[in-house]
Amino acid sequence: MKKKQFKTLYPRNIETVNGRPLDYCGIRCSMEVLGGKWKLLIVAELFKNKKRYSELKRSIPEISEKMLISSLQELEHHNIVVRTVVEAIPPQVEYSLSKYGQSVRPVLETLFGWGESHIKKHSDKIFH
Amino acid sequence: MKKKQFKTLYPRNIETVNGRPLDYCGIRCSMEVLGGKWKLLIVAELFKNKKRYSELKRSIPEISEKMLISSLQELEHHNIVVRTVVEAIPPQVEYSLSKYGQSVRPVLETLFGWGESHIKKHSDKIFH
DNA sequence: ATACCTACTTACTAAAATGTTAGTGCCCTA
DNA sequence: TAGGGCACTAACATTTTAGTAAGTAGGTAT
Repeated sequence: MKKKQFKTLYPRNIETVNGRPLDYCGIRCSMEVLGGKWKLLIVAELFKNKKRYSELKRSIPEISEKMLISSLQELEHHNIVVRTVVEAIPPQVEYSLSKYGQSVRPVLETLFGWGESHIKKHSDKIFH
Repeated sequence: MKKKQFKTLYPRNIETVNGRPLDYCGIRCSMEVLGGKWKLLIVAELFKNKKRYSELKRSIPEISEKMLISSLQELEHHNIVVRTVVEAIPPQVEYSLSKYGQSVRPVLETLFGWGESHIKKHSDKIFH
């Protein structure tokens, strides 16, 4: 078994922070950790409640198992979600937000809010 | 000349909004309009000041011309940036945030803030 | 005459992200 | 004993995104 490789955090050295405007690094870092098609949706689900793997699958039926598991693993790697194995038959694995994961809430809310109002603003164009 | 195709706004029909939790659509929409490697960085630059094409290029030297122009065009398409041609020699094209574009500020700030604090929190791990 | 400036466009390539399909081992139920 | 739920993993294919390199056209500076 080879170890999973996760992306290293942007930036790689402190000079990058000083050499570039900080916003550049901050935004990039957020995108690296929370970006991608599914991660924030998973986090949103976990804000509602901790969920088992199969419950998450049912909550977000469009996601493939590969993306679900790899997103969860990356989020766990970044200490945003916590994976708990419950000894039971059949096996149960629970995913929940870590304390640190709670800090993602404002990101989620702002993005959700902006997108929602964007949809409303343009709903006439979309739905003619 | 064929017309540029821009992604249609998520979701495509109103049922999707009702059929899924709203956060799903809101987040997806935000990602569709503001996502990608460069768009938010460009918007961040334009929050500092309106800038000419070549100034943007200098501000974000890592970006390729292709990505710069296509990001700008998509942002213009979504009415977030405004493109103004200044009749002059050599030609000048100014890009600035639209009024609507100003509404992106909280998104930018939250993402920047979270990423920045994430970098700080993990700076020991990154830079040991 | 040559090179460079401006703001782009086009064609092509490479890399990254995501999707598909099948399979694992354990146990349970019909 | 056949099939299904559970929580995954692995190999491979496809799609999406981003990067590279060259070209355009009018003008200026050397």
